[in-house]
Amino acid sequence: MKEQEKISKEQLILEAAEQEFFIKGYDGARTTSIAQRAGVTHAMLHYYYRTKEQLFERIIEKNAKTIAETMLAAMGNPTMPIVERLKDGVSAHFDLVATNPLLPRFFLNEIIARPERYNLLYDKMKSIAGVLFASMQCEIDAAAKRGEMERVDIRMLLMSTLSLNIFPFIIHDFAQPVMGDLMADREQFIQQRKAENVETIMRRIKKM
Amino acid sequence: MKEQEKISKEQLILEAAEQEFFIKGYDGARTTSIAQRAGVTHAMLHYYYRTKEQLFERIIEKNAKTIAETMLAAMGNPTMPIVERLKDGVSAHFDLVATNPLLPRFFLNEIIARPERYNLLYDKMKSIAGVLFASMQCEIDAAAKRGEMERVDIRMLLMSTLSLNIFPFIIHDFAQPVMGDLMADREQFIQQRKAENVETIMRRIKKM
DNA sequence: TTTTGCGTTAACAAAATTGTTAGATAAAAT
DNA sequence: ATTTTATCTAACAATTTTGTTAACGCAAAA
Repeated sequence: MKEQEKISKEQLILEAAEQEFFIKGYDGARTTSIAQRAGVTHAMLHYYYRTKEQLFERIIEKNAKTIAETMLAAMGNPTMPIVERLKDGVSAHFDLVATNPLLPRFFLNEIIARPERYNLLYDKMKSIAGVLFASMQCEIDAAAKRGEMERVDIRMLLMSTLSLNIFPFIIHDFAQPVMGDLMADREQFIQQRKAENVETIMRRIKKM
Repeated sequence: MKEQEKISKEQLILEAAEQEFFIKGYDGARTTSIAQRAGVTHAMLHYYYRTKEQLFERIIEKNAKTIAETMLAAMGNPTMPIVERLKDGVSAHFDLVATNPLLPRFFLNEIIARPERYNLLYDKMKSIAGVLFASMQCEIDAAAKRGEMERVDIRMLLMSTLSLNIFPFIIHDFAQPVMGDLMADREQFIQQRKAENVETIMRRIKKM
């Protein structure tokens, strides 16, 4: 009967840690503050996770897959024709970011502050990206030749996609009070923003 | 004759602090590390600036004007016709960001971690933005009615502009090794990216 | 019932980080 | 030359943050 509470306490710390780390980063997070947030003494945190460092690792592990999936999503569904594939990429990437709105800023900050820590994930990305970029560029060039779309550099286009999809979530809290009613209803804003980004990218590749 | 060195030492600390704060943020920065970077003992840092907090304030003060100017720049030159004005806004904003590539991420992180600290700058922004948004929207609607451009929400368009202009600099170091030769020559990349962003926004508002 | 082991707490210890001070040194002023 | 002032250093002190431990309770197993 204590089994449920036990799981719950360990879990509570993990969830509190994620909140704290996502908002304040590794350096800004305080183990006591995490414990407080979770409603336990800070000795408990050390009991379950030993060190701040190890607790942090758990949070990274828990989110590494999401990070990788999100980036991949931006490349769209490879079975679709390239124009639809790009559109699908913007849309799918946006959805994943919207589901994990704090993750990109957190991850980018950590990787900038301590790049050496993420060599694993990083090297994998490089090799995957190289291949994917090449094949997508090839398809783009072919489609452009057929007059189906503008010829663009896939890397520039993906950079635009990531920018448009991620940045609004980074500035969300900052922008909200400035934007009048635009962001008052979160769900509605997210929906509008997604449409805006798809439209922006589609227009960018439209043959003119 | 020591006069030059004196200025230089105090100055060295300030510059080292800016580097450290910009990369690691307030919490990640270490006063000893700043001192080391500046080539002085950390007692010197306290001698000149008393506390880490006060040193940080100096960095904020030094950059507050740039932050405000950059945001304003995105709204373009008010004397121009709206379509050109928007184009000018993208371009001018990009240039300012490119000149201070670390500033946006730093500032956004700080304002997210400690929003209460920036109420002054923030309230000012809100009141200015409200007026500017309204007048620009008005011009856009008029131009749209004349068939000169697509009707768009100025707030969405500005959000896109900021996203496209700022985010590439946030991911710069992360993206560079992934992007093949695209970012090898920094100056060239910046120039290309600027053109890309202008093109993207111009296509977004083009009447179709 | 005793034992075993996990969960818990409070108090403590260690480490990391920031901040201070007394006095040395050099420069400037009188 | 002497006083005064600013700069600087090394050693130390304070504070903050992280991590440990000893003892206790309690539930389940033996």
